[in-house]
Amino acid sequence: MVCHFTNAVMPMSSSSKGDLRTFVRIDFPDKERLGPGKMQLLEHIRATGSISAAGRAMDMSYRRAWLLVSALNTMFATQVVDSQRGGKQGGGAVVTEFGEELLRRYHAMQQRVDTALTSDFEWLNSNRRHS
Amino acid sequence: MVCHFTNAVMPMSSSSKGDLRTFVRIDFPDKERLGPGKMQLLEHIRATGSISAAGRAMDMSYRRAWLLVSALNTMFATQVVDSQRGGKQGGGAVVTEFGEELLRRYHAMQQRVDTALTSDFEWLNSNRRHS
DNA sequence: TGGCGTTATATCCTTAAGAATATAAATCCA
DNA sequence: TGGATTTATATTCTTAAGGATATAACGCCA
Repeated sequence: MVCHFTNAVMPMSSSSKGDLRTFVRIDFPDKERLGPGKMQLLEHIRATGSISAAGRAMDMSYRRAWLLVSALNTMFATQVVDSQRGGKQGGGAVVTEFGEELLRRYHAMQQRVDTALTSDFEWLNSNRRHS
Repeated sequence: MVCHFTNAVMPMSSSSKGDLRTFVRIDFPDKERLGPGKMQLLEHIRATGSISAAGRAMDMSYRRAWLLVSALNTMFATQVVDSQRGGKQGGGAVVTEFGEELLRRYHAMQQRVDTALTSDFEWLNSNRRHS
């Protein structure tokens, strides 16, 4: 499994120190990854009740959004997003309770990394070639 | 800046918990990244005194190895690898003192992440679809 | 001087990721 | 019944990353 902690300018919940922002990315042993993209998409799905609307909100093709959701659903033993087609609005998608827990976990990991690596990020930032 | 903590089967110094191994990857605001690939290459350069030998040891094309070293040298204010061509062995490369400190920092970050995210990795591992 | 091994590049090719597009399929509602 | 909207999926195209290859440049040494 692989886990990335990203520190960049991104419109995601993250704590900043100086001009740095951090977020988490995790890669599983095979090739599947779990990062801010899928988590943000998950939040948009929760907000809109639709994969396509969430994709549009992130300026992402529906195909890609659907692939991300599909990956999420296949990489965990429990369903992360439930979707249905047809019906009044043509269909929709909801984040499962497991998906909600995954989001909470993800944010908690973010917090833990922020605090654990504060000094490292400061060192990296002060030693990196700015601009 | 982006930081990845990767947990996968890889021949790198990393602590394992269960069948998981973690390592760190960092992405800077632009597009430059710092992860196990460059760090491992750095260790091979230290061991062999040569970019090409380090690349061969990692089964990596010289072009790629050189690009990674070039990226390392341009993303930090201080040189990470010093190289020279010509001479007895045809040339060579050495990891600078800053490069050594970078390696130490990287390993320290690995340690910190390992301890900070133990419970999260356990949760992810127990909830992921195995196989 | 010429050979050797390495750094330093450029050029071309292959491949994988994602965008664009198209089309079923489902289900409600007018 | 047909339209509207979304899920689900296939197909084609574009683009970016890396591999393969070639070639200078460099400086020791035989």
